[in-house]
Amino acid sequence: MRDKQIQSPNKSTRNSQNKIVEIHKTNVVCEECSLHQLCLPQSIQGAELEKLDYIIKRKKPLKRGEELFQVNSSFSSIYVVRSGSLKTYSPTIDGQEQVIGFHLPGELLGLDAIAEGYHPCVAKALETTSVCEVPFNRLEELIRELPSLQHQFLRLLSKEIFDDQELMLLLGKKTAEARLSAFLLSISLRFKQRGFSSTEFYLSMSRNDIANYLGLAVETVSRMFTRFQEDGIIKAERKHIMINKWDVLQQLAGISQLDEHITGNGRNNCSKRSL
Amino acid sequence: MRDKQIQSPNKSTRNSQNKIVEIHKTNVVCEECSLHQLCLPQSIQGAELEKLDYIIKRKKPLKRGEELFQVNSSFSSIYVVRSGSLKTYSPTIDGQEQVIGFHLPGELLGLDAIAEGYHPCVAKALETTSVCEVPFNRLEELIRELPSLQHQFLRLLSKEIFDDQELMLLLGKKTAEARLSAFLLSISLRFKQRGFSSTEFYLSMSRNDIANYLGLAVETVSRMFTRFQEDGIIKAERKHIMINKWDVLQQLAGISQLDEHITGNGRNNCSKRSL
DNA sequence: ATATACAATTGACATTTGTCAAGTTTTTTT
DNA sequence: AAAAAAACTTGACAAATGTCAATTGTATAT
Repeated sequence: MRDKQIQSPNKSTRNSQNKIVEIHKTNVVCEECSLHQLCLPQSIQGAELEKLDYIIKRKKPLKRGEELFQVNSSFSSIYVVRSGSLKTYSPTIDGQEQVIGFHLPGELLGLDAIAEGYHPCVAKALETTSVCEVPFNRLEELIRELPSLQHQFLRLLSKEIFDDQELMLLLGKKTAEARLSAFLLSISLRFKQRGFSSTEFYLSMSRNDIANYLGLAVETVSRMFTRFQEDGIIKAERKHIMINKWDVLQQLAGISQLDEHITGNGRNNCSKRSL
Repeated sequence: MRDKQIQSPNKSTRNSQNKIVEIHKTNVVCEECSLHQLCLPQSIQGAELEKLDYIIKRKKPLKRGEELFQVNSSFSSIYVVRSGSLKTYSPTIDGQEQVIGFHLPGELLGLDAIAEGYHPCVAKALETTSVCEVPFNRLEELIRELPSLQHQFLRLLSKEIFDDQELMLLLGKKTAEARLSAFLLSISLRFKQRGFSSTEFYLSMSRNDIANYLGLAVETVSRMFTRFQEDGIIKAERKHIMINKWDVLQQLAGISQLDEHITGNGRNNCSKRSL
């Protein structure tokens, strides 16, 4: 909703930057933005859309390693990733990190902070990253004015709950093989939803982050990557990933845990390195 | 918000049952109800509270094993547990279950269905259970009218996201020992928040459900229970649980943010069976 | 460009957890 | 009350994953 067409010339005063330049910098158009759902479906248009657009701030891009917000920092805005990516994690007592999630272009950050009023985690850029900032109190006001926006925002929060639960399924059970499969599929789908390639993408997070996130040892993740490649399921050159056998990945992700007792042969018989 | 005092005599017409009887049946008073947060903080009072109270339906109690809603059933209401408990699970391809969560008195169900409009899971009573039903479209209307209710409800959804993330931390990493510890602590805390004992409670779900939920084999869960008892950490007589050494459980649970107050030495050094 | 630090991989081994199987207890049904 | 069915527990073993250690490869800084 930030970088829609020039059709709103009056907004150009908001930033020192030229609107045109902004568009150039934009890697994600509103059409593919998570928050877009806050606007579109009959909901907001014309003057109303401008209202929403008006409250959104632009933050200057973060470099790799820079933090969008720190843990326990007070909550005032939610954020949308415009380009790049971030991870959120909560620091543990012994100085470790516990990775909570990754945030790709078009996705939101900060929804978990509304309740308590402070961020329960750190958000750190995995690469050069730019975000939109949406001041929450102004958003709340706007929601009050625009019933359809209210509906959309509630849906959005619910979606987040739904997605988290799907991940809990993933993390709760599953072998290392299944976890990594599901992780790759998840990333792939998220890229697809934003209009990027679902079969070839750049994994900005380290193997360490992935392992941490999935509750595995780095070595295990590494070995899985190797095995998936040997089996021709994916091609992984460092962080550049190509998915060759989507269906096999799906089987490994979806079925392994659930179909442990399924037909005939033991579970990961065919999962081993047979393919 | 359902069973507050008799101060609203006009509502007695809503149910065939006598209000007095209802109070008798009630195991949870609004003070300890999750949805109570929708009402109280300066928010709703008097006539407004009545409005909220008015839209809430009472469902007749579910017996053990009965379902509150089925998977893919269309979403129209959210529910609050008044007494008893439920589990939510999603059926898997091979007819298995994948337990997603447990719902204790005062807790909500159905928030994950708002986005898509249908329930992504089954809700089944683990024991005799009664719930409040809150029709969502009417709630949305009310939210529109009452800004403070809007704020509260957004907080509530955020809280759910926050809680889910905490669980993801739990499930993502951790040994069986840590998982079960964290699970017990989580249940304990949730009882405490509702005003029940945090050191002695009834686990309405089977070991199987727990194992499924935590991504472990039943046998592993069983062994853990045994070990925790041998170590004097808990006393478990079937489903009746007593927590004797809260601090040890916290240590075993690891260092996720659940246990903010711990001053941790190494993780599961002492976790073995040394205590 | 070279040196350095960091990230990723690989192997050997120990530990944890799952699986299979049997047995016990509790709950439900008849 | 007896019988049957679940639910739970326990043991033995196999498989999966974590840990330790060494190596290679890649990115960063000088």
